[in-house]
Amino acid sequence: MAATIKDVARLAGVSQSSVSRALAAPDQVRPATRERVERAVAQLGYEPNRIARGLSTGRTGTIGFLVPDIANPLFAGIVKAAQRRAREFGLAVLLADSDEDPATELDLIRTLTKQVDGFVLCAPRAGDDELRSVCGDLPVVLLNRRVGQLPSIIFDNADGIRQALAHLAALGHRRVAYVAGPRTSWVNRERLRAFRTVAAGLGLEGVEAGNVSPDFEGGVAVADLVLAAGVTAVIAYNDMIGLGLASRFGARGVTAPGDVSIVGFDDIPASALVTPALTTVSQPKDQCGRAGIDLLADLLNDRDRPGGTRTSLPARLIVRASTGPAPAAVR
Amino acid sequence: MAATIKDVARLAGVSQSSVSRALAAPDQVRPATRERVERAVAQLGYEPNRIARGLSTGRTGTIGFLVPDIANPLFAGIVKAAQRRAREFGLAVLLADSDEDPATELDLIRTLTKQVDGFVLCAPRAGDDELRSVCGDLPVVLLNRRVGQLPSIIFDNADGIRQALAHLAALGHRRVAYVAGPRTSWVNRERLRAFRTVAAGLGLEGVEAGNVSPDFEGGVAVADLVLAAGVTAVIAYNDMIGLGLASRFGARGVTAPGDVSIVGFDDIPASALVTPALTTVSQPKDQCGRAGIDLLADLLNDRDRPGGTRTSLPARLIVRASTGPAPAAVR
DNA sequence: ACAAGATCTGGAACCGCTTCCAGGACGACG
DNA sequence: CGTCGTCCTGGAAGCGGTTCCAGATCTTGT
Repeated sequence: MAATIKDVARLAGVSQSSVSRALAAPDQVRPATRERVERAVAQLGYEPNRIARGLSTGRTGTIGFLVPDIANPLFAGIVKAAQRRAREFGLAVLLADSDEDPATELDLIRTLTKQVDGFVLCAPRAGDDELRSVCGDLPVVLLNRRVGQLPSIIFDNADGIRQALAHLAALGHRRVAYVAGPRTSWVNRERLRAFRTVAAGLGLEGVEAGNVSPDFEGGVAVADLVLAAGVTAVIAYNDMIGLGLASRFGARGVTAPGDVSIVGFDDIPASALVTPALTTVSQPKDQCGRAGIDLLADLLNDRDRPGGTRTSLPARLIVRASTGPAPAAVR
Repeated sequence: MAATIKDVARLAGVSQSSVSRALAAPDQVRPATRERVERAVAQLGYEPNRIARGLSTGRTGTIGFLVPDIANPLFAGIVKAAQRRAREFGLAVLLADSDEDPATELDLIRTLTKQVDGFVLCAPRAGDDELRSVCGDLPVVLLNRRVGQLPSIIFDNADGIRQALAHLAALGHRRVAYVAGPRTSWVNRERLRAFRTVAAGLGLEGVEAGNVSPDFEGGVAVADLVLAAGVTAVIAYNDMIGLGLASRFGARGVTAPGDVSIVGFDDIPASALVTPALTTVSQPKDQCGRAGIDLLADLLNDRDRPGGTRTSLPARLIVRASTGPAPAAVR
């Protein structure tokens, strides 16, 4: 049986309250008292019961972390960084995987909401209003998504698209496709929007395909359509779609980058390993995970943030082998 | 402010205890009472406070789930399945990522131990005794690891190795290397042991290399050594190492499967996408995650398991393009 | 040396729920 | 009709902390 605060109090010969104070606010007790308590604590190996503490303080020391798919390397990376940072704050991380389903997501949030101090919602799929209402007045930070003025950390999608399109334009491509991911994805909508404006600004013809599921099969499924659209380059919502495209293209004798250039998003490990290696827009997932926790921690201690509560992280185009000059015939 | 059990009691005109009973043991209250309670609950949108409940019952409804690296697709897959299953049991999952470090792992377990009902330790890196002692008398299930008689779910590593070696032997390979992963990995030791006995049984010459870190770089780093050993085939501790090997081999003009055959473990997504696609031993991660939660749930309700508490899941060799006949010269 | 103020301490209430215990209502049985 | 057993119910005592409040102790200034 673990030692309780009572045991410590008895052993130290002080009251429960003094023990509590000695631990929580050491400068409010006399040094002598503090020492006796510390000795007793050490002797008993006492550690406060977080549940009990939670009951009286209303704080659990736990945060909820929601992702659409933990098996997606992007989210896994973000979670990893976040979890490490959370540990530094003494926060435990309750993981929730929504399987890309908005309903599951809402449900998950609702059931977890009473056992956490706050939420980090990574790329939530639910609608703005639902999201706003479901988390009540719990501190929430959004990752990879922006909803009104809620605290959020996003990657600079528009700039990612801009870099990709500029790269393709410089290679002589004039007609470029964007293969859209899940309709419920805010990121997808952002990229699509950026695609439209930037393509127009660069004088490129923009073609849109999708929406497909954000995986290899999604890319395979939409590849023929993309080809039929007569583009010389395609930007995929994410790497897995890009890889799927490349695969189906290859099967039809269309090779990258000779016949068509492909750009992905996320820089998942596989992208660097395949042939041709996929050109992709990389996003600093570590930074994102860390920053998410930092922001939430500030919110929990209702500290104000000098820098404001909505951050944008830089994306960076990684040029690899899947992009090259536009075919001469079309040029 | 959320409704408490008192509010419900007042509205229903019964005592707190009756409300509690009506919810937890409906057959112990008169139907009439139950109904009044139910109505009040519905009207107030009451949901019991899990923290408070935890304090009096000593159960939190939360389990700890520890992995060495959530960014590893194998573990991510296991976690995903586990988390889904846990949800069906109404259990929340506290995620802990040890970064492959035994000390971190122990630390993580220790700090989480007081806020969870039980643990699922996936491929823990710590030593047997530490592991046994650190989780005290908390229910624990081990995944991908066996320690004494502790409840565990493992993949059949020996059979995986057997399938791989049999496959290679059938292709005419006589001298085969095993590239070992982390020394702290129990799985690695299992595979190594199986490698030795099975190779001997098949009349193959077994060469051992490693230990390397279980990633691409690890494979790259050890590739030259493997080549120098004059083998015609190599089994890697996992796919990432296998991929690293293939890459460095390629850079030296040694191609798979022409010059050397490569077999990996885990069947990560990248393995199917690279060229040549990696032959690998696939393990049912979904089943593993589910089974882990099922087992822990049984333990939590101290139900006895008819099937015993140590399960082994079948591995399956997926033959792809990285393995082929041994080079004629050597044959 | 004494009053006023600052500092420290212990007692007790409380967080929201579970559960033990004792007593009331009720039916059955002799 | 009294008694006993069963079934329900409410009261109250925890679970292990935090925190308010009042009183005790210690400074400090004069």
